[in-house]
Amino acid sequence: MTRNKTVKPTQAELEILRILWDRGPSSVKDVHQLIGKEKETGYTTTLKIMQNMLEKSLVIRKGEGRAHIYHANVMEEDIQKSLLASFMTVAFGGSAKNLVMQALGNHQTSKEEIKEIRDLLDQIEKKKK
Amino acid sequence: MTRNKTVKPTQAELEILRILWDRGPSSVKDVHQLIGKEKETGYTTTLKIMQNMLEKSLVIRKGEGRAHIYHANVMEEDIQKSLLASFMTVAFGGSAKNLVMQALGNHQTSKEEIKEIRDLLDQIEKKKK
DNA sequence: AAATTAATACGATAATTATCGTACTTCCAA
DNA sequence: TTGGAAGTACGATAATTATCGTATTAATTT
Repeated sequence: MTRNKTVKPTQAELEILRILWDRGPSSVKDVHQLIGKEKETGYTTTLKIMQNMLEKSLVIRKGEGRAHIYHANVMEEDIQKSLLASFMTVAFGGSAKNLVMQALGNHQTSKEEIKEIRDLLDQIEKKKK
Repeated sequence: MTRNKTVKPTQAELEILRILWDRGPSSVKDVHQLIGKEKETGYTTTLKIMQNMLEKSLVIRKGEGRAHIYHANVMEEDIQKSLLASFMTVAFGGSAKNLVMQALGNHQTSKEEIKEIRDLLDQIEKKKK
């Protein structure tokens, strides 16, 4: 896993990274089948995007010969961090609070998750003193 | 203010909406000057984008003759809601918790804001019972 | 080994967005 | 009343991304 904060995956690339992050290393075929559940698109389209991602080092691949297996080459947290920063700036004028309120208000969150968030808030406040 | 959930502003359009939301109705000149502080770009570029936005009904404008004054024609909260939903899906695999933790972890939030978030969490939990 | 199958490579095209140059319009000031 | 300044309109081009068709390569089957 390489740290490279400057790379910004596109929408389509992010969909593929999501799959690689969630399921682990996968073939083009696997990825395409999963994407196919959401939208109709050609196999070579998926292939091409993954080749582009290789070019940009968003992924690496293993297995010469038959079929390539692609691995994410960027850390989920790093990408999230960088995407979130710019998203928060442009969509929420930089206000973490507004973003968080929206996120919590409009989507169901379990009791356990709420607890985790509370704990994090505790930690943040403790640091402030 | 029209509600139209299907429209998705582009990055550049969102920057302009941000200005209109924050400062209220503004001329192209005003907008361009503010954008100019961040990045170098031609006046007609800003103008054109705002004309495109008019086409898409993201803004309306008033004042015939001399200079047009542009007004946001979409509600900030509606756009945020729709953008956040897809952002959360693709970047955070749909996990509001992960997004919130990232947002809180990496950006400073004031005591008052933390309190507001706590209150919201209370409300959410109350509803769950 | 030839034929078939499964995959990749790669270039071309489409779609969308951003950028800008130039022509046109409107208003004001001398 | 005319000439310039300040603005808008609009088409062309660049840049980026997504899509796909076709050619090629590699492996498996018979």
